[in-house]
Amino acid sequence: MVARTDAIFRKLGAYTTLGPQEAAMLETLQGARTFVAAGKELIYEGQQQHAAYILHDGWTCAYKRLRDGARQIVEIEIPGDFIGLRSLLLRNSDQSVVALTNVEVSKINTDRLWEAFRLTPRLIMTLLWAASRDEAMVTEHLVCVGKRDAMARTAHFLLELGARMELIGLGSSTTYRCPLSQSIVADAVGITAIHLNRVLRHLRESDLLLFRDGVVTFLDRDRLAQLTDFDFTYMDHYKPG
Amino acid sequence: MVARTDAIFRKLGAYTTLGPQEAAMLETLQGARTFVAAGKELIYEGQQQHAAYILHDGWTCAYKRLRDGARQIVEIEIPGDFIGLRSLLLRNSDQSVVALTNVEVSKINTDRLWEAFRLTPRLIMTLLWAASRDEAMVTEHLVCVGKRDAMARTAHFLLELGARMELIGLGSSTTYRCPLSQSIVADAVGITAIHLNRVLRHLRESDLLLFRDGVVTFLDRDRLAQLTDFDFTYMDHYKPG
DNA sequence: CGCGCTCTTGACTAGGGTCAAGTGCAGTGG
DNA sequence: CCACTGCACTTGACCCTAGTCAAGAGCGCG
Repeated sequence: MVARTDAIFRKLGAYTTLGPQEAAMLETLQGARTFVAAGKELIYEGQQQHAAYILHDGWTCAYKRLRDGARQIVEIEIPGDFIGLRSLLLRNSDQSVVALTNVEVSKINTDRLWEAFRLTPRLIMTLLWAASRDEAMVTEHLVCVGKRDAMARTAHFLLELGARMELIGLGSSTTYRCPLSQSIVADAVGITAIHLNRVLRHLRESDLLLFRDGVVTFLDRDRLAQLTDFDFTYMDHYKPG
Repeated sequence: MVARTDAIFRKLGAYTTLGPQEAAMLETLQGARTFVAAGKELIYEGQQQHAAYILHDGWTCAYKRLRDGARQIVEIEIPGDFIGLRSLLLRNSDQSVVALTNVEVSKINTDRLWEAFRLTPRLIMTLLWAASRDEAMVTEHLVCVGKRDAMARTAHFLLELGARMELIGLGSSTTYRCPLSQSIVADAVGITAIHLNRVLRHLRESDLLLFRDGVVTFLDRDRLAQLTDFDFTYMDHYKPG
């Protein structure tokens, strides 16, 4: 039995409080926890009969690669997030997923998913909500890349990660641990690593945020949110009144 | 009763063939068909208790607006597509949807959706597949905007639309009707309308494609696909062997 | 010790944004 | 019939953001 302080429970708890039966089913849906080393691929683009996982510890990212070798990171996964859930029904996975740190995951038992539809529909609805929320983040990511400049994108990206880390109890409103290299962040926000470096310097010199030694520190989160037009709505963190 | 040549049936037919019971359920899930004039909003960002629709005729687009007024179009919907399905479970819609032409839609009866889970699970799975496929397109869209230059984005965008139009029987491999203005396409691919115009001229002068008078014509689709690294895989059109 | 990786900075370049002007309709109203 | 308006599209000139190329610093590792 896993403690209820587990990231996945914290995350789903932002939507609704799960009853003991639903919590038990969520456990039943998962296979044994396994460890994957940093750099290993969990899912690769084009893979057939791919699986979905729940990430319990560590960071992963979903990305697509172009023929010329360029890589666009679509999404960063942190503890409590699903991996590959979105494309479970597609015949070939449309993206790859790689472990960015050593991670701990559990495979989702998709056969029991249909059983869970009958027995604990509210749990399934919560899972669908979580999937929708992840989609909303991809959409916001698209807007970011399509319409904002490098600085706004970068700040927005780090603000969003911070809000997510705070939600699962791994960060505060001013700081969180972030094991991403600059080139990873650059591939996520769609600029070159070199330019990202210049942007980070600018943010630092403007006393807005620090990103050093694997730690992000917000020096003025309000001004950052203002600057980047950041809006927490799409993250849908707030329980219904 | 609606003919099986309806766009939604054609679209879902790319995944599986629906039985008569499932087809009937799909009809039951929909409310009466209604007409909406071009320019009207079907869903607006922040809206609560928003609905989902099936688009039967005409074009719509989903977009987000920034504070400075800039607009990023996330997705174009053509007949057979769902509108607002993705964010149905979110408390506030994360995006707006507007009719680009006069359209015909039917509202999805979400109450019956849960009933359908029990009675026709295969239909629900097909709907979830369609939603996943739409997600895959948003993801590909993100990659496009993040990593490709203006010409590749534009060509890719028009190729994708062409493939979708062909799927629902509204286009051939060389041409389709496209009621989008240049500024709409520009907002979708994340460049200015002025620059899009230059790109279209370039594509025309290179004998690659024409976009005039509401019609897209591919002059050399293979070279276009080559040029833009276009890959049909993510559209998942092919029935399992 | 050399190798590889991440990070950093500078100099130069180019893709695409901005500003401005003009064309060619379709619709409206005199 | 013709002015007037508004919108979509077109083109040119200029500029700025971000990419490219190049070089070097710091650090962990075999």
